[in-house]
Amino acid sequence: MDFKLDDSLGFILNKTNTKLKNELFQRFKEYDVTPEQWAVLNCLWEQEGVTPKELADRIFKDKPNTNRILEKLQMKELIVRELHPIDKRAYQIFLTDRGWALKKELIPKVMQLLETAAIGIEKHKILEMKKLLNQIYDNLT
Amino acid sequence: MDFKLDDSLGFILNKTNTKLKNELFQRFKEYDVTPEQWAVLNCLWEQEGVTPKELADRIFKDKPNTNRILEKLQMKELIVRELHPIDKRAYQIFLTDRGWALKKELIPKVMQLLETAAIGIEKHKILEMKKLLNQIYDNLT
DNA sequence: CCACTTTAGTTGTCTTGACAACTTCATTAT
DNA sequence: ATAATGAAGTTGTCAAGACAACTAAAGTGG
Repeated sequence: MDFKLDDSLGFILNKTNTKLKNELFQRFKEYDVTPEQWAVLNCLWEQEGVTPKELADRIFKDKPNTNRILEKLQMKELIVRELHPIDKRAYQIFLTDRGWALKKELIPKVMQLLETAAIGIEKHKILEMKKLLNQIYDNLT
Repeated sequence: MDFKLDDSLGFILNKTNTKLKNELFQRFKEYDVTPEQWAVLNCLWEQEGVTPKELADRIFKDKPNTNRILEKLQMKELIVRELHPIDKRAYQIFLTDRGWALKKELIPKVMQLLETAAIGIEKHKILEMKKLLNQIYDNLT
C-alpha cells in the first residue's frame, strides 16, 4: 500500500493540466474567451460550416457540453448557427467577423504560453511527451 | 498562423487528463467516490487531523472547492470534522472506519488503471514524463 | 409504405474549478 | 489593550464535464 499521491501520474497530470488551462484562461480574459471556447473557434478557423456533432468529435467532448459552449459563443456573437441544407435536424456553424478577428489575437497568446510552459525543456522532449500522452489516451480507449 | 489544435500540448494534455480522470471515476463508481474525493482520502490516509486549508494545499485546490469535497465526504460518512483544539476558526479532519476501509479497495484500482494507461511505455519514460509535467507546472508558477 | 432504429440536438442534474465576497477568529503593531 | 491586518472557513456565481432522458428528423427493413 505504498501509494504516493504526489508521485502519481494522474495527480501530476491533473495538477499541470489545471494550471495550464487556468493560465490560458487568464491570458484570454481580455477577449472574454475560455480555453474550451477557444478550442471550438480553432476548429472553425480550420473549417467552417461543420455541425455541432462534428465539433464535439473534434474537441473530444460530448454533445451537451459542446452545445453549451456553442451557446456561449453565439451569445458573444462570435459564431452563428445556420440550418443545415440537407439534414433538417442539424445545424451548420459559421464564424462571424468578430469570430474570425479573434484568430490573430488568440493564437499568439497560446504560442506564448506554450513557450513559457516549455522553458528549459528541449523541443524533442515536448514532442516525446505529446506522443506518450496520446499513447496513454489510446491505451484507455 | 499555422497552429494545429490536435498537436498542441495543452489540447493533448487536457484530452488525456480528462480521459484518465473519467476512467478512474468509472472504476470508483461502485464505491461512490470521485477522483477528487479520492485525492482527499489519500491525504488523510497519510495523515489524519489536518485542517481543510492544509488539505487544500496538498491537493492543489482552493478552499471553496476543498470545502465542498469535504462536505460530500462527510455526507457519505467517510470523514468527520472535529473542532481544532487551538484555533477556533479551524477544523481537524479525521477518517471514519468506512473512510479507512476504502484504502485497500481504492488504491489497487488506481494502480491497475495506471498500469493500463502505461501499457507499452517503458517505466523510465513515465518517470521522465512526470518530471517534465512537474517542470511545466513550475514554469507556470 | 410503415414501423423500428439510429442520430442530431436539447434539457436537466450532479460534481468540479476559479473567483469574489463575506464572517469569524488570530496575529501584529502601535 | 486596542486597532489593523491576515487567515480559516463559508456561500454564491459562472463555466465546464459526465450522464440520463427527451424530441425530432433520418435511415432501414419488412
